[in-house]
Amino acid sequence: MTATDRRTDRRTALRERLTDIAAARMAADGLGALRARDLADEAGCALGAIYNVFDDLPALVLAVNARTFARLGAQVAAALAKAPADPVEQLVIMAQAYHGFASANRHLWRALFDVPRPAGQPAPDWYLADMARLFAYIADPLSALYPRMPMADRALLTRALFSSVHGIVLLGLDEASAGVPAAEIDRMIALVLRQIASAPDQPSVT
Amino acid sequence: MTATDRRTDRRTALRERLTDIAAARMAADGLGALRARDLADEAGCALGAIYNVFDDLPALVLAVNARTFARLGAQVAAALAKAPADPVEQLVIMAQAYHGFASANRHLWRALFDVPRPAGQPAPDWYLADMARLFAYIADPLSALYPRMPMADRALLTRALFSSVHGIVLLGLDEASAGVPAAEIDRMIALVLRQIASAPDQPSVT
DNA sequence: TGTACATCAGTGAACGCGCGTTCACTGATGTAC
DNA sequence: TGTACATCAGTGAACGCGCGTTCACTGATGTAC
Repeated sequence: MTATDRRTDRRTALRERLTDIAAARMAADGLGALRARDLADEAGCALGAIYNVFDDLPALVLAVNARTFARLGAQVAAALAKAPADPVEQLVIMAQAYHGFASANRHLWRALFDVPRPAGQPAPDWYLADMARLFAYIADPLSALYPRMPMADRALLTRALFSSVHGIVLLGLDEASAGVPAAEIDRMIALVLRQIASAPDQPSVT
Repeated sequence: MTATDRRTDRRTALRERLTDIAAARMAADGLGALRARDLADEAGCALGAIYNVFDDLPALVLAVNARTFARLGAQVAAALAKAPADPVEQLVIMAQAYHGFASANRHLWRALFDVPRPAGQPAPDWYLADMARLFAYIADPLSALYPRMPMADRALLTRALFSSVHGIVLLGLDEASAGVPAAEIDRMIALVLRQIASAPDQPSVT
């Protein structure tokens, strides 16, 4: 290890530490509760130090989101690993894992979809890639179910399923509408997925 | 008309005018672009006048949202009026009307779900009532489809359908994910609804 | 190993801005008689 | 109809607060020789 490496190590450590703290804060009180001064205080560094390792706060939030994506992906993958071979049940179990993650990490999960972008700017590439990776989990069982479906149609179906589950979880967890018991959310998920995915024949997309 | 009435008329007129202006601003630039000073300027009144007719800005936003709900409901109802008798097609057409409204009024539509609440407070009653009215549009065709389904199950199915459509529209219109062509969103909606709602037998909810 | 110099992490006070809300005041519009 | 008084819409300067980001400066940590 060269001397320069030690420098970048320190940088990396600070990045890491700030990301930890920001994640904890966001998890507890939501994206809107993130303050540069709080972070510096808790990290035991100067306010300006944040800007040595991150361009700005939105960049820090993106770092937190990247980590959240990874955890979410791991949780879905873990659920899939324990799932039976039946593709439909795999979809249901993964979707319920998605629900479980969202429920246990409400604020972090919401932050994934509240990316602070300047104005009309598209999300960064890694962001879309992470999203695509989530889609991929769904695409696999669908391929097993409908091997002869055209790729474009399968992509549409994948997206439709993900969006539906996302919507059910989103409105189910929404505090404004008084909230829905977790078990009911899971029932809705299972209902929708079984109906759509276990159609006797491949669903007509046209 | 008494003299006092004239006073309240002026108040009402100002409320109306401010609501118009706020709605226009929100429609153009989103909820976050709303500024008390801009409103006063554009309304040609003093800053403080706003606070004579509204408790605070969130109250004004609620007034805008109430109006948005009414317009959305009207649009869905209009679509339903032109729909064929088939309950499934009614659901599809209403959902596509929902999509059409959301697409044409993105910011106003998003504001419906971004109600600025102090902290963990539930939404006001009229808000939940308006939401319930939307649900009711869905419940009717479902009753026709599954007359013998228990009420609780039908309520769950209603919510599941609404949430699914909502999720498809939400992610479909999301700029971060590059956006999905309107026609594809409509296809996803039709796909999901036809699969779920036109099941050979009533979908098992348990 | 030691010395001179360069780099850059680290500092935190200060900048700059935005913005919701209040409040003492005015004047028009009402009521009472 | 006219006068005295009360009410309240309307005013906008000022309050109060929060907060992201910068920047001139320091000192520790590196490199060069």
